[in-house]
Amino acid sequence: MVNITLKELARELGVSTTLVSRVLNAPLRADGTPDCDISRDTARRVLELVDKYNYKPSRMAAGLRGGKRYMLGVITPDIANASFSATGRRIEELASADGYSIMFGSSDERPDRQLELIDHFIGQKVDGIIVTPCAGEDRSLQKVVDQGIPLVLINRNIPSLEGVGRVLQDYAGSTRAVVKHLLGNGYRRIEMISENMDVLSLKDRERSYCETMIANGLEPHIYKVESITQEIETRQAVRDALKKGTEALITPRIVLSINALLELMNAGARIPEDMAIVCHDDSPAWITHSPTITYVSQRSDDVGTLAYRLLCRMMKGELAEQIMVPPRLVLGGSTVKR
Amino acid sequence: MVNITLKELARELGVSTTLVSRVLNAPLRADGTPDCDISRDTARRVLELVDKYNYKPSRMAAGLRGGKRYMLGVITPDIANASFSATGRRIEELASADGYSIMFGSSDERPDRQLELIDHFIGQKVDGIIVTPCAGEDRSLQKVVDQGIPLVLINRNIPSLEGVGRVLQDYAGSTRAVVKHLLGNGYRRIEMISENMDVLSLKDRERSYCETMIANGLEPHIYKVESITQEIETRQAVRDALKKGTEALITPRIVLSINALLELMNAGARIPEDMAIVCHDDSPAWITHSPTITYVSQRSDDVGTLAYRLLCRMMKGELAEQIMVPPRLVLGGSTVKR
DNA sequence: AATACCTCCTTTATCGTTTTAGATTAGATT
DNA sequence: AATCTAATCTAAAACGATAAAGGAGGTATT
Repeated sequence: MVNITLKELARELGVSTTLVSRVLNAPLRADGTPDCDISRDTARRVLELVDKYNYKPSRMAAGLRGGKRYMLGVITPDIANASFSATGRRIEELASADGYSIMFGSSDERPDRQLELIDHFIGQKVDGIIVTPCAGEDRSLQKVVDQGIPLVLINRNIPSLEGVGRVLQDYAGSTRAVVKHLLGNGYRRIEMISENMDVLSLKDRERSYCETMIANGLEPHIYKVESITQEIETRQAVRDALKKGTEALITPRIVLSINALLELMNAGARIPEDMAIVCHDDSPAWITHSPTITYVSQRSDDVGTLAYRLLCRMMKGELAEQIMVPPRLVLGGSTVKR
Repeated sequence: MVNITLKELARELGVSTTLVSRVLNAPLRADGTPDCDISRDTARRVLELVDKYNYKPSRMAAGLRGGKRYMLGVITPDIANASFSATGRRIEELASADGYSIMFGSSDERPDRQLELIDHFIGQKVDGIIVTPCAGEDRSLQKVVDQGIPLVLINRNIPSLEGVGRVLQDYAGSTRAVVKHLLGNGYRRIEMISENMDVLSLKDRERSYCETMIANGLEPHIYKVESITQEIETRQAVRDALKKGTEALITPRIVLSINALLELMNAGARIPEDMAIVCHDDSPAWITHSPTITYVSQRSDDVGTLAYRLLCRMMKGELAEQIMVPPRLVLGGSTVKR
């Protein structure tokens, strides 16, 4: 009932374990036979028995000895967040097809959790790691690089790290597109509600918003809310904006988007007549909301595909690359032409 | 830079590896010192050095020798689904605090994927498995039980399996509550749109709907849509229901809920005047939708907590239990009093 | 004085692989 | 006949931990 081992296979065949191992790990020739200095006949007998017993090598033992572990580590801030889970799902799907198992972890944006997870992963000798890093914890990632484990960063860049792959969203470009879209539809008094977080994606969006406004002769204004009191402050900001006659709001994080929407509903404001709004990140809510919401899609599954493929190349020894993914602006009824 | 090993620790201390291993694996006495036949003084020196080098035992090596693996396997049909990811997140959170790593996998409702994942998990010698099983694949789960690996089923029961833990939603009870809620609010012509799937939760909901309707002297009617053509058929069913003068729809799966809502919007139907609707499963869309949607919450994170705690007890050798979780009916504007 | 019995520690084997460094055999070459 | 070469195959060590069994040294018992 318990899985058969290499040793038992070898004994049944009357050969050494070395031979069996060689056959199984050899690269394949054009005709599908393993390319090692073992006779085709013996190799065939080995493969037949492997098949008969459905033998699966113990990845644990192989890993111990220094071989491939067939295991990847994936860290997201929160796997329960739709965007991260879509990315994770895609990575798992592709990796699984290649025989990898996936260890998942959520950092919850906490440096200590990220450190802990990375330590677990290194301890398990994973073959590669894909991580959406949280702010303020570069040391563990540096350790990953130092140990020669291929590492791909998703969405958030850490410029100081060398030799890591990156799959980054062009946040500045997408915010520029958002502002231009609003301008083109006749909106002028455009404000942003952002969060006081040390995360580059957010900084990029804020910077790009300000630059584009200024370049068009308009004055930017950002409400900065604190993470802890985010809900109350966001609602306060929305009320302020309504009172001031602001025409459009940009909410560059999904929690901000949802709370802003809730407060708009609560205040009885009509969208987009009293206030236009552009939300960020994907949510089933955007297309069922009335009116539908204009939003910036994260293309989360594409990001997963690109990150996995990049990691694969790096695990084969290729150099790390940086891939920029253009986000997609999905137009909805929350920002119609004025 | 690379992690220190037991052997190196032992050499530096001038003792055998066995001694160090014993100190580390011994149960603690009341005063916090390890309870093994090793002098307190030596034990203290060991622990000091362990601390100094931040030594972490290789779970892989320990696992190979037969020890605890500190690794759990979690399978959901789709980690990108909000309900499953909330459960998974909670499991990971709790497990991580106890020092476990988590291997995640999505079965995509495909028996072959589930089998593959289970095989991977067994190959990795996980200490326990939590799974929301897909239909028609009991063999691999039986194998888990046979190998003595503690197993907890979530949400979907497989009555034939013995010795497994279960955390189940009381689907029949929740559907009864839904129907009674609708009846209490004056609705009579209540229909269900369900999917032709061999999954007990769905069957329970269907059965309970029929029973409760009949018990109240009303005639039940279920539109059964095929999974493949679900979207088209659901929309068709909604149009039919509108034409027939149906008063309320129950959509017992989230995809059905979303497509039904989309078709109601598309047909210009007012909710709840032209059609009341009760959706299933949690979604941020329900509370931002206008009107807000009455739905049955899965209590996904509670399920995660309960499943993990049960698994822990089973890993300590306690007997498997079956836990019923009552779902929660969250009232919204989509089913107001008539 | 011989024996039993603690207390504290070590030797050795083992888990299931991979890898290094040969070993064996047969045929070809000198 | 001795040496070389190529083709196949193997023995043994290693990875990092754990467990079974046993040994050294001292104290207590007969």
